[in-house]
Amino acid sequence: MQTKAGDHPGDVLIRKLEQRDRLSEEEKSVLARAVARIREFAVDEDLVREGERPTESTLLIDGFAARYKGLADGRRQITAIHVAGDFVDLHSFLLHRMDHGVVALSPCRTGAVPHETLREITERYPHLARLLWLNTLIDGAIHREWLVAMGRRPAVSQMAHLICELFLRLRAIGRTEGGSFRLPLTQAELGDTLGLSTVHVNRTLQELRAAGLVTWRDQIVTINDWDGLAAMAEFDPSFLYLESEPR
Amino acid sequence: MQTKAGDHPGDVLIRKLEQRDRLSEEEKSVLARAVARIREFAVDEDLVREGERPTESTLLIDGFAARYKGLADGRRQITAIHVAGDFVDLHSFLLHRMDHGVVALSPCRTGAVPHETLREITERYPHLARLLWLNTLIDGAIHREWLVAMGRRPAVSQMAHLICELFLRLRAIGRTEGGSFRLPLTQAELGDTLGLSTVHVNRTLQELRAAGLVTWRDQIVTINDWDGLAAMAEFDPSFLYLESEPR
DNA sequence: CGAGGTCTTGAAGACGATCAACAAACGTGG
DNA sequence: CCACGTTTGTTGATCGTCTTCAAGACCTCG
Repeated sequence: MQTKAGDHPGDVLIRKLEQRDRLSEEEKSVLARAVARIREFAVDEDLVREGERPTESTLLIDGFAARYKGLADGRRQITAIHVAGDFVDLHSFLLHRMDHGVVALSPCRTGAVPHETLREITERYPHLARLLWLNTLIDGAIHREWLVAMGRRPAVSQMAHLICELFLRLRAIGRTEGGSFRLPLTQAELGDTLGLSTVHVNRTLQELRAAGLVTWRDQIVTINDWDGLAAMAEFDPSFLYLESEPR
Repeated sequence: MQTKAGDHPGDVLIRKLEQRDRLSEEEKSVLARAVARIREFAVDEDLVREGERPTESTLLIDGFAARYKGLADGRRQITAIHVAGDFVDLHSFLLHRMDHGVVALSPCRTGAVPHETLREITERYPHLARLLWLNTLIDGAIHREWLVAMGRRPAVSQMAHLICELFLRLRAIGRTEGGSFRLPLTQAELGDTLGLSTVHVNRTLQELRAAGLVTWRDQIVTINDWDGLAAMAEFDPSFLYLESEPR
């Protein structure tokens, strides 16, 4: 699902849904027309702000973004990491109000799908509606997996788990090369993701490196020992629901 | 939304969806017919097992239940607490495979909605489909709030937050009396929920009691100082999306 | 009455946070 | 092209929260 220069923005969405089920030609053409209003964001810019009431949902066409919630003291917790093809706020279609912000972790290109269009899809293309619904359900499954990691796993294991997850998600969209992938997160952002201090993130990464499991340099993560990493993380990929089935 | 003896099981579902939007008479009658096969579960029994592929979704009519994931060493993490009126596995309709189990925290009564029926609803009653979708989105919003609490808040604050959340959710279904509500969780289960050891749960509760915020005895939680508790939790109820709006 | 679950307490230790300082990399403007 | 400020990564030392282990009290229920 590598995005090419000439790609129509709707293609990103079509490929996204096709990961989980087959689409008819009519459905594809509906999706192709659904995505409009391409926008670009710089690093640290908000794609969507906490508390906002969007009238359209944002499809991440290229780049990395994160959902986050701010705390009173200025700290924050990242609750999801998004990659190309993800809908970062599809849920705002029905929730109306954003309970979190979405920030660009790298330069981002996005498309917009008006809520009006989403509503029409639910009215006239129930199969597409189910696939969109499915995508929000997978977000929820990932949330749950993160809860387990934060609640019950030590930092190394949690970190290993995140790396395994991102590797599989990025491979599914053709953004890996062998055991490597680009991940433009600072250690501070990693800390906000895992609920750790920046210092501890640094030491945890050193531990993974020392164990020969992972190399992480210049935003390139390389998994040197998948089995070892997955074992350390107790990683079971089923929560990602990567298989295609009729829905 | 107190469940009465003579209640039709479908009424629980109708009231659930009516919390968030108005329903037509036709929609209500569809929902009334959707819920079948009443079942009873004892404490610690699984309503749904991890890895299962249900052909129906389970509506909790009465009692408390928890979603959980087991770890290799036998420990577990609870990722959601469900109260009367909640769909504990609506997501299995589209995800197909359960990525977690659901266990009864108290004796439970449940109804079943066949996935076939849910599919028909998506085909013929898009507005109902949106409201069902909405309910899974609110689950996700709660997951995110828990992630923030686990990642960035100390144990007392996290505990306070959970109590605030459950109070509002239970009040919305008429299961509170003044500042009190029944919550049949052991301290061990609370630990599995918050990602804490049982010992620390105990000491954290003592702290809340000593601060005059909460009393918790014989499964009855009493909030003695809502403002103090909410302040300690930095509690903002907006993530519960308790308001009714056209969807 | 005994057995098992739940709650409580104490003591010791581990994991991760915080504070502080410095090194390295990067972008920007002069 | 270099100088400089800022961001990011790294290290050491200390501190605190929470865990683990162990034991005893309390309670419920057969």
